[in-house]
Amino acid sequence: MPPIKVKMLDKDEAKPAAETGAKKPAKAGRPRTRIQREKQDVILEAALDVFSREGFRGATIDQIAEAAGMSKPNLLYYFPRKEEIYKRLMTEMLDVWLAPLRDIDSDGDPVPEIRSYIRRKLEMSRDFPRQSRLFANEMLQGAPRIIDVLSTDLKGLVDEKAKVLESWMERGKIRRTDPYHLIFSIWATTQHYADFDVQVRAVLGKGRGGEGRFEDAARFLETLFLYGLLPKQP
Amino acid sequence: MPPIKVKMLDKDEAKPAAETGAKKPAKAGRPRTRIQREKQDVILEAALDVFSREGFRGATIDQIAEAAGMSKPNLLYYFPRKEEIYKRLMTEMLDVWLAPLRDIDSDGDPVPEIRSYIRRKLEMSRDFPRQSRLFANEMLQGAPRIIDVLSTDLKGLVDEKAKVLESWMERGKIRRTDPYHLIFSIWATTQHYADFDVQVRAVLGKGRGGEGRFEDAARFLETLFLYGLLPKQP
DNA sequence: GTCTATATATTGATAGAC
DNA sequence: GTCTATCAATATATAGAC
Repeated sequence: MPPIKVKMLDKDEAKPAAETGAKKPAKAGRPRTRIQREKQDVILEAALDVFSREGFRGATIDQIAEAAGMSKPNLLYYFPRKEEIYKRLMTEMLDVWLAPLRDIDSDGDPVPEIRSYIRRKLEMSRDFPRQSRLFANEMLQGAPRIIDVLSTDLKGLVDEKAKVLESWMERGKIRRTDPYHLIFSIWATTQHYADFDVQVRAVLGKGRGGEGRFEDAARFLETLFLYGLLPKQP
Repeated sequence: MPPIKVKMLDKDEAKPAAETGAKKPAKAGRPRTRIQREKQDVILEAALDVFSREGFRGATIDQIAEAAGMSKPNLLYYFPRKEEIYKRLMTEMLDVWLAPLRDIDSDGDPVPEIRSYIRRKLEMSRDFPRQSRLFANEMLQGAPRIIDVLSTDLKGLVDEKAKVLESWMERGKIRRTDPYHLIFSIWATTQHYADFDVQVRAVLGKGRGGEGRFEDAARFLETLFLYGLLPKQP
């Protein structure tokens, strides 16, 4: 199970770095000094805020610069193009986002493996909701910037894990069902708590909309995926 | 079970319509002649395309006008403001979107009721994916334009249906679990096939990504919600 | 590295001829 | 009702002083 490296295509990546004069440090997208990396991190942090809320077109450099506490030209010194910031965020997000799926162990016990996958995904919705929304925003737009990654790297990873699930089904460890839609349903239910957070809070209200909602969700999802809705027959 | 009227607030709505000269027919947002309504429908159809993909800020009147096959000033003759188009779409969408939940019958048989709710929601994702994405886009932005509707009308409706589910649990018809998170999980799993359509297609590939995916999803979700993943014990 | 100033394009919206 | 022309505001991005 090699850790599939997910990385967005960059046209400038192909030619050797030495070729360009590279006055601007951010040109190659890789920071050279500590201070440069720190500044870039501040920008990326601010950009995540704005992009995850407004999408690529809806976000403006002004908003990002304001959130990062610097002027617009200053921001553009570190990332010469709006698209560069977005691409960096997408690449880093994809890498982190798929880690739980990669970590499903075909040699592990099926039920604990699935249970812990659900839990990890839910924790990511709790701890990194903006990354989830960034991804969701890209999806809603038709994934113009990562469609290639989806149909190659992601598809490959899901195919592999679907096979693992199927082997568990054949051995009678879990019910025989569609492994792809099983994965979709885990994605959907867990990411819902990040992407539709406002709605979840609004519906649960003051009482149950607090931080406890994630524990409630974890308990519910565990029960749903393991036992379904039918009561134990007497 | 009164059909809760979901309607977005409009500041201009309060004062009597007769007060204004109302040169522009679209000013009040209500078409007066057949031809006006048809033009507005063309615009709304085009706007749904653009808004559902780009979100409110990301969408431009230019794009909508182009998709509607008319000039920008001409479009603005029917809807004097970008926001008016968006609000109309949101109001109409919310009304349709919540119909399946409203229709859950407390006097019906629990299992068929839930099963048919899942099916109807999935069919809506299949037949009206853009409405789903429009809603999702608004959620990702923090629902700035419908947060009030969510915490009043929607919360009220969900509270009511949660009680229905709980009464079924108490009578032993379905497993005792959290009714709110049950509803969330049905929303999440069904809407996923509209909102993340690109991803679903990319992962399933040419073979299984065709129209049959909705039937596969329906079968899977039915099994998941009814029986869960654990195999029948021998 | 950071700033002010600005070039250039696009945006939402209006004016006014027809 | 529809068009061309256009305005004011905002957008991405650059120039050049410091």
